[in-house]
Amino acid sequence: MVDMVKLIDIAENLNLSLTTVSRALNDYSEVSPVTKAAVKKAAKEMGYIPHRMAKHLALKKSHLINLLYDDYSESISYQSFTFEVIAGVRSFFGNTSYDLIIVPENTKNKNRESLKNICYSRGVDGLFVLGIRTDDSYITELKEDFLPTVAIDYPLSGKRISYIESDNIKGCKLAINYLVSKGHKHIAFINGHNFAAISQVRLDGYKIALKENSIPYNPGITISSDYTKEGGYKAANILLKKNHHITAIFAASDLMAVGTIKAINEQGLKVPDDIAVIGFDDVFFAEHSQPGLTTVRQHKFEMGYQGAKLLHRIIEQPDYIPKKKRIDVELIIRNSA
Amino acid sequence: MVDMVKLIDIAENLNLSLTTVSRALNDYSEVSPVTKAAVKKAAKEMGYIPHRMAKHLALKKSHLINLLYDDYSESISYQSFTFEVIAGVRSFFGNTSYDLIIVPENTKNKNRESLKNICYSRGVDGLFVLGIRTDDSYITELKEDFLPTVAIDYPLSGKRISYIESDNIKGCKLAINYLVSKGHKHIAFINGHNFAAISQVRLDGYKIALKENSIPYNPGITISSDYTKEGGYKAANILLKKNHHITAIFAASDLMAVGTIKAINEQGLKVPDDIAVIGFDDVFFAEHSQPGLTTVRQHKFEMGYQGAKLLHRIIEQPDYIPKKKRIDVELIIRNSA
DNA sequence: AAAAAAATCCAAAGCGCTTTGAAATAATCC
DNA sequence: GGATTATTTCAAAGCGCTTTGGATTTTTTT
Repeated sequence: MVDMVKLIDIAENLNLSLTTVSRALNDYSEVSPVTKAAVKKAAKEMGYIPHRMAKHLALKKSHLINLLYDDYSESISYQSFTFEVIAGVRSFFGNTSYDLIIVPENTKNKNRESLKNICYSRGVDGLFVLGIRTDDSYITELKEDFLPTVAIDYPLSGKRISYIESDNIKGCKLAINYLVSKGHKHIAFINGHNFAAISQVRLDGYKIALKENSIPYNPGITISSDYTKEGGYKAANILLKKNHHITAIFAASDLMAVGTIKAINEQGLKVPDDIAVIGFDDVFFAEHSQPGLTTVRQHKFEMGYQGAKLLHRIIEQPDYIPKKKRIDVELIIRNSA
Repeated sequence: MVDMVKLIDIAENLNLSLTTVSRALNDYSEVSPVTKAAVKKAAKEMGYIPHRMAKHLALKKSHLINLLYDDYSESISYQSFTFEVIAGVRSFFGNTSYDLIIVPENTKNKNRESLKNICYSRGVDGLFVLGIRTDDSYITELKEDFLPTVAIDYPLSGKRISYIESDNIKGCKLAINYLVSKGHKHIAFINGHNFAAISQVRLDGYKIALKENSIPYNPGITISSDYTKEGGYKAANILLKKNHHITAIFAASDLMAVGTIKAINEQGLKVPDDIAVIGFDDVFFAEHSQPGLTTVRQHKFEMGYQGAKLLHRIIEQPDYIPKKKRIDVELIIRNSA
C-alpha cells in the first residue's frame, strides 16, 4: 500500500500539535474556528485519509457488524431471501459509518471457532444473524447475549439481543381465509423441516387460522418436509395418496408449492381446479410458475432494513431495551388458488 | 465488550516479557520449546483471543478483502449469480485467514466516496469486484491498478489486477451449434444492455458461432435490451413482428429467455415447435420454466472460488503476474430448443 | 578454563489514532 | 492593573500488538 499522509504530517506542515489536528478534524470545541478551517483545508489538500483501524484501536469501537449467514444451502428460496435481506441491511447501514464483515467459515465445519471468539477477536460492535438453524451450535452462544445482536426469523431476546420476523401468523391466516372464502374445507399443510424456527410458528398459524374458520385441525393432513421443491413434491404425493378429500394445499414455502403443483399435475389433476395451492415467501419465480403462484409475500428487504435499524439502536443506545419487530406480510393473488 | 485477556496479562502471569509471549504464540524460533509450550498452555487456559485490529495496525496488513457488488439490481438473475459467486469466494477464503468486508454504499449515490479512499481508509489488502457496469465511475480508479484486485466479468489487467470470466465465446458456440444441429438457420440474438462488459463478448461469440456454421450475420435480427424478463419480452416482440423467418432465438440471459417465451406464446406460437429458445446462465428457475429452458450454464460458484484464489495469490505473491482466468461453461439441454 | 558462538530473553519504540492533564495565551472582571 | 476565568494549544500516555537492537544466559569451541 502506498504510504499515506497521517495526522502528524498535517501537524508538522501547519506547525501544530498532533492533538490539535485530531481535534480539529473531529470538530471539537476546544479548537478555534480559524485553525479548524486551516487544518481541514490542509487535510484536504494533502489528501488525508483517516486510518480506520488506528481509530478503532484507540476508540475501542470498530464500526463493524458481523454478518452471519449460511450459503451452503442449495435452496434458491433461501438464497433469494438472504440476498434481499442483506440488501436491506446494507441499505440501512449505508447511511451510517458501519461496515459489514463476513467471516468465511462453514456451518458444516464441525470444529469451527466459537462465535464469541470470532466476534471478539475482530472487535465487531454487533452481530446480524440470518437463517440460523435450531440445531446450530452457535445458538447456545447467542443465547448468552454476549454482543448486540439481531436475528432474522429466530426468536432471541435479552438485554442486547432481539429479532425480526415476518408476521407469519397473519400470513397463514391470509392464506387459509382466502382458501376458505373460495369454498375450501379440507386444507392440507406442507410444513418445512423442524430445524427452522419459523416452521413451528407457521404450523401454529395454520392451526389458529383453521380454528377461526371453525375447521377442525386434522394432523393427518399436515406433513413436515424439506423447504425444497423435492420436499414439497414428496409431501404432496403422500398427501394425495392417502387422502382424497383434500381440495387445497398450503405450503410453507414457494419452492415446496412448486413441487406440490408438480405432484398434483402428475396425478392428472389440475391446479387450481382440482386442488388449489398457496405458497409462502413470494420469491421471484412465483409469478413465473405455471400457474402463477398465489402466495404470502414477505417483505425481505424491509426485514433487513428494520433489523439493521434495530441493531444500530441497540449498539448506540446502551440502555435501550430491544423488542422484537414484526414485518407485515400480504397475500399475492395469482392463479394457483 | 467484555475486557479480554491480552498478551501482557499472559506475560505477567508467567513472569515473561511481552515480546517473548508474542513470539511464542507466533512460533518464532528465538523462543525455546519449553517456554513456547508454557505460553501456549497459559494462553489457552486464560482464554486469550488475539486482537486482530491491533495486530493489523502493527503489521500493516488487515487480512480484509473488500467485496464490492451492487444489490440495487432487481434482476433475479443477477442476484442469484452474485449470491453464488460470493459463496465461492467465501468458500475459498474460508481456508485462509482473510475476512470479507462490505462497505455499504450505493452505486446510485452520485457523490459517493472514491474507491481508493474506501479501500485505503480500511486498509484492505484486496478488492473483489462483482457486476460492475461499464459506466460506473469506479472503473477509472480500478484501471489505476492501485490495489490487488480481481473482477468478475469485467476485463481488467495490470500488475496486481485481473479478472475471471465464463468462457462466453464457447457458450455462444454451444448454443448456436446446437440450434444449427436441429436444423435452424435463422437464429436471432437478444443481447443485454451495453453497460455490461459481457454483452460485447457474447455478441462476438454469436457472430463467431454463426460464421463457423457458415451462416451470414444479420444485424437486423440482433437486438440489445435489458437483462430482464421485460427486456426479453419487448425485444422478442419487435423481432417477431418484423421478421417472420426466425426459427430460433438465442437470449443472452435466462431471464430474457423467459420473457421471450412469453412473447412467443402470446403470438400464438409454441416453443420449441415454432420457435426454439436458448438462454444463458442456468439460473435456478430455468428448469422450472415452461418448457424447461435449454441454456448455457455458467459455473458461478467456481468463478467466485477461482477468483478468490487468484486474488489471494496476487496478494501473497507480490511478484506474481496475474492472468485472467476463464471458467468453463456447458450446455444444459431441456425442452425449449 | 577462557573465548567465541548460539540460544533466550527483554526494554523500548512503533503502527496511527484519541484523550488526559497541564501549560500557555487571551479575554473578562472589580 | 492584577487577579480570575475562558480559550487555545500541547506533550505524553494509551489502545494491543510486532519488531528492533541489546543484554543476558547457555552452549560450543580450542
